[in-house]
Amino acid sequence: MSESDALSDSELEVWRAFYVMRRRLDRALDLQFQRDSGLSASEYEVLFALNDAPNRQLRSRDIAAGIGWEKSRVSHLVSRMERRGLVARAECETDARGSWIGLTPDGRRAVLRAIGGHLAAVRRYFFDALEPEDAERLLRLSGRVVDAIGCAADEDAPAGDTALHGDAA
Amino acid sequence: MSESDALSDSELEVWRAFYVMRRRLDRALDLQFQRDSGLSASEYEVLFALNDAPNRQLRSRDIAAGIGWEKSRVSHLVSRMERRGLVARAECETDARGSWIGLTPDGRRAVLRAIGGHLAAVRRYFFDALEPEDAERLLRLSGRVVDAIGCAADEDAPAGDTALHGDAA
DNA sequence: ACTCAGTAGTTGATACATCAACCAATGGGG
DNA sequence: CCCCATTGGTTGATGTATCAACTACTGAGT
Repeated sequence: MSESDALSDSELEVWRAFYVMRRRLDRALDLQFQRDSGLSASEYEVLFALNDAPNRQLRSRDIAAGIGWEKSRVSHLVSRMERRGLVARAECETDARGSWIGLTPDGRRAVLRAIGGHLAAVRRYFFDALEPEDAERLLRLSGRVVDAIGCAADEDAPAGDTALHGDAA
Repeated sequence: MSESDALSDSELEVWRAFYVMRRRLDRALDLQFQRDSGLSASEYEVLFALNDAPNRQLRSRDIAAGIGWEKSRVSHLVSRMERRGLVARAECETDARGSWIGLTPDGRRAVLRAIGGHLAAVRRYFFDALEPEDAERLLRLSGRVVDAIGCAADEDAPAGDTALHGDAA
């Protein structure tokens, strides 16, 4: 990795603006979630995945692989959500190690209530600010950046975490 | 505030790709920091700001305003960094409430060591993956998104947090 | 000079993410 | 059949971010 290849002033400006935008966007969406549905963005991701799953339940490892999280993050978050009655754990018949994470009626209500507001916020905060060509460029740009990170990470740690490349929509 | 304005399939695709990219980028940069300099991204931000300040010291409120953080976040982080010997607090002569946060020799060494690797990572992970036109578009796009968020937030909370609009480079 | 609203900063509670260590069950190769 | 590396999941420690409550000080208006 070459040292001393600093960024130009204009690159620094772009990077700074992009950085601030990302932070503000995350924050705005978090606040919107909290205000409108009492969920955090992470909780929404889990509930959303469960809501789309057959029987409205998933194995913990499948949540982790689908969203690209560590298993321990899922476990902790599910514990908190279970305490709040949004999800429930159930034993797994076919594999005594595992357990199913299922959506409760409360959880289903919460996620259904949240979806509309979230999509509206994404439109309002993000897509409404885009010019037509921006979206397509951003799609390709995102792919290239993810590739660059994947390759760079592979150089350092040959055992790849390929699960993170998976789509999770 | 219109409800029921869902996103089209292609918009969802763009959003998902952009989302994954942001997460992976943050993660990659965090890992790079940790591996190369033992700092977190937050610690780097503080040390970097201090390193550029007159006398290599800043008031806590100025760190907060500059980076766009809450004062409590600064206080907690500075406490941890003080424990590790990266910064030191000193009394403020002109305002008995406040205190100066100053860079220690260790802190200065740490940030100098970190800067090169960080900029190289930003280049490698991000700018190398951009096409020439991307950068300029992204700059304008970021500004428009930040504006959209600012306006939207104002609708809900008329008392604006204008500090967050400030530049922090 | 006094009051008091606002400012500077700290602290504790809670939530969240990561890491490492752990336990229990699985299942393939000997 | 048994061993054992692997897998699925939990747990506790640590670091981190946010919020609300608090103390101490400041400075403007009277």
